[in-house]
Amino acid sequence: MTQDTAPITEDSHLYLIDASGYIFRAFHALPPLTRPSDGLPVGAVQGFCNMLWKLLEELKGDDRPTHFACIFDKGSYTFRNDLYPDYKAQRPPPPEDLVPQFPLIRQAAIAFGTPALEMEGYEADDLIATYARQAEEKGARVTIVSSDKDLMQLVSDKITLLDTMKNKRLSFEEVEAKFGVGPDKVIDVQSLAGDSVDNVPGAPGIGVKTAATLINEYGDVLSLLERAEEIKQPKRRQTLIDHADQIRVSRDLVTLKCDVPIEAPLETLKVRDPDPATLIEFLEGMEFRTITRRVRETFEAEGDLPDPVESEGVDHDQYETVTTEAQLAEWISRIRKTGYVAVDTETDALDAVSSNLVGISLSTNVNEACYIPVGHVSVSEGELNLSNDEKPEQLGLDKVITALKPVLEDAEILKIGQNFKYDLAVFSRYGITVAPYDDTMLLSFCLHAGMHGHGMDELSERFLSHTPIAFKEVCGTGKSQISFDRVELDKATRYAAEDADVTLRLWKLFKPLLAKQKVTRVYERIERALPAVISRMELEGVKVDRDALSRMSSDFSQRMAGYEAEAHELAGKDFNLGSPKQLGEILFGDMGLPGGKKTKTGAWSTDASALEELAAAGHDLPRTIINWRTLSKLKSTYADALQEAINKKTGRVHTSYSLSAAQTGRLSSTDPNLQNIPIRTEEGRKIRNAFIAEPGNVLVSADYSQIELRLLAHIADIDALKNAFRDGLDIHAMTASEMFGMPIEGMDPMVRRQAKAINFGIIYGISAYGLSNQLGIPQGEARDYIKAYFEKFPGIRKYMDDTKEFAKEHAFVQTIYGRKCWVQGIKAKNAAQRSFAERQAINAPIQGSAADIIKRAMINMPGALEEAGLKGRMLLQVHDELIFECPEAEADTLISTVRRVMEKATEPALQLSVPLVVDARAADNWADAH
DNA sequence: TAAGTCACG
DNA sequence: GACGTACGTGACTTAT
Repeated sequence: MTQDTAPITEDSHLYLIDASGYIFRAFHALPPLTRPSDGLPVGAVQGFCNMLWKLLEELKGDDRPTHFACIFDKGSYTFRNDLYPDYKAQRPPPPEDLVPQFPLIRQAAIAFGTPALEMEGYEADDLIATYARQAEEKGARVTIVSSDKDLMQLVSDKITLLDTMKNKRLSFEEVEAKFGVGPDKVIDVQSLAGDSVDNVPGAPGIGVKTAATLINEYGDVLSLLERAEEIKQPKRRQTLIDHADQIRVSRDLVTLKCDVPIEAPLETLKVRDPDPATLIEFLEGMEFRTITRRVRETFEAEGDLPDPVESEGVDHDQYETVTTEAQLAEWISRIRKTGYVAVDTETDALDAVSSNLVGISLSTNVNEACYIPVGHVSVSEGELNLSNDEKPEQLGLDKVITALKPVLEDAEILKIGQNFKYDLAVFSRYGITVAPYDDTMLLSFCLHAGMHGHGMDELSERFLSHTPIAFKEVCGTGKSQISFDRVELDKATRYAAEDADVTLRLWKLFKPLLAKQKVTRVYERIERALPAVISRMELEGVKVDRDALSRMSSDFSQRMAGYEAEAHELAGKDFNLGSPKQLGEILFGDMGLPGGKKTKTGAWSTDASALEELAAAGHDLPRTIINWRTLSKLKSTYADALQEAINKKTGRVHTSYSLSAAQTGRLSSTDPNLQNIPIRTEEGRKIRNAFIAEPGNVLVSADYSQIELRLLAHIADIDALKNAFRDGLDIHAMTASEMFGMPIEGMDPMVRRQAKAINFGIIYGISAYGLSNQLGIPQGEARDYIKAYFEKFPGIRKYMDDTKEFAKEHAFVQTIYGRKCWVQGIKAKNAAQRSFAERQAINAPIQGSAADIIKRAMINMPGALEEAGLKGRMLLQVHDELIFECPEAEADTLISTVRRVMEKATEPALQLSVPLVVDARAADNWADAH
């Protein structure tokens, strides 16, 4: 595992556990407890474990630790004994029942994954002081878990003490109450008052009260000693004069050292999750039943991730660079013998559409991997360079392709890739249709969607405890980045072969888990087929009208300039309209408008809804800003960016779909995102007009009507809804009619709109607040609507309760294809966090099932089009919509084929209890087809 | 790199 | 009754 660290910043919160102090306190405060099997005293250990668990698991928000350490005393001899031999001399030896618990508590700290720190010659308090001050200097918060008065001198506005037994934080007030002075004078009071427990002498006859009075009058103890002559009470004066040296020594004794030469730097104290197996083993060994159960539940609730496998370490030196035909033949025969092979391609650019193959890596076993360079050039290629480095020795591209094609297309040989969609696209451009294949990214996605990311580096870290060589280590970064064809073969081999090696290791780990986790169906019937289908769509791309976009861009620019001038005029000064910060200062500062919402960082909210409100109150500037923002968004994100995205080679725009980004199983679209092309406003729809078909062709858009509500009806099994869909009713009107008891005929559009908002709200895991916001009505009214809804559709409430219950028990929810969506935080103590998880749990089966269905349709589509003898191709997916391009003449046939495939997407394997309905239309641009 | 905003289903 | 919220995404801009 990598030694992960985290720098200390203002947002950090360091917890320092005064472990040695805790032991004594717990021993006396808690009832004695012995281990059932052998009577070993373990009371303090149990208290300690409970405390750590509570601190690490249950604290949220600001109080949540980001850095954490347990600090121990080491030995009994410290530098203070050199100052004063009697320091702590009269302490009785620790109780017999406590002695065996010291080492156990150290073990406990380690089992919890926290550093257990100590240092010869210093007390725990000195280490705590040193760490606390260092963190304070960086602006971090510090919590010292202790109630030891000796630590009170450290309290500041950043540093507090936490007494976990009384669950009380000690800050200025408490310190003042105890010592009669602030934290900065605690040392002075202590050096006068002394301490009988620690055997600090102080000044005889002077207690805390007197000391505080003196210090408050004289400032500090050293000044007091200097001016001792001025003291009026003769006895007190004499005491101070006689014992000045002793008081000075006392001062040194009570002053905590803030400059201990610590060994573990602050940033290494980063909080990390305990290793479940280690922790549970320790707790079980202690025979602590309750906390063992709690810990186990927590880890199991988070979904038991397989432990990182204990496998052979990655050895880059075992990788082979294949540059001869003999070597290549040897690898091919090895693959045929194994029956499977991990494959990875390296190219000279990131996009699969136009990049060239540079090399191929293969792996058939752990540490058994090779790299076959086919397109490497000299390191200085393309530069004016007089050094005589030559193009490296390598096999010709054609030779390698010809040799590998039969293997890659062999139905008996399984090809294994990570994010294989990319490699499929590359190979397809060299005439190879790779099949069959497995994709480790998708295996991971089926097993663990919602738990973590599924990129190779993260998976390798998580499951193999190995950090692969970073791409930027090989190719550099930023301006000096080179393309992979210029990497020297040695380096390229280590990097590329490692990718194949890691992919194979992940496959060996994940593949058997599919059945165990019961996600074989969603993998085999859905995910596995997608890379091939989607890689084809990506390669197709879509045509956009560059000139139209360019004209729009100019038009937007001009009008933006108008709004900008207007805004500056209204504001009375120039400012950057794109800066929410500056805008907030002008609206709510200069102009003194009433600010509504705040953002989570405390800044005034200037989003559209806030500006709308101000505009409605009769202010002009907000409206101007809204207008400017609309145009600015359209210009930069669409009109300009889409032109940039036109591929030089194909003249079309090729998005990239991410198959494992959305936890519900939806696809997402990037570079550019073609799933958020404007449609809701007139102005925005112009952008959609620029998505066009080739001459003689049309675009066809086919979208599922109300698919999520239909799925809600099916999944929650609501007869009224199912019947409404079977009867082809307007579902929102029907909902309104049921709720408010009015006829559908002649319904007020506003009433229907409210019902529509409620229907959407249901799918999102409704809340009164959310609904009131959406409809602009008071929360109470929203609450009444929801109540009315649930009275009319009690089955929906039952579905929601059952789903939450299921999620709480299993930590995941499922779609109709058995896709698991893991939900984190469903058991959180924090209500907001828990509610969020509950809404996710309610939404995920619906959104996820819809995603499953359209994916099934997409998988069936190419075959259906071909069977129907159609030339049309599938270009885009937008969650419930598919976009095709086809010759004008075949539009009608294509529409009926597409509609059939989409409406019957679940059959015959799965029969829904509601009909799926697809609307489809053809036009020469996307706006009109939709 | 984070925060704020806004485009979509 | 108080929490602080509608579910799921990605891109662009400003500010640090």
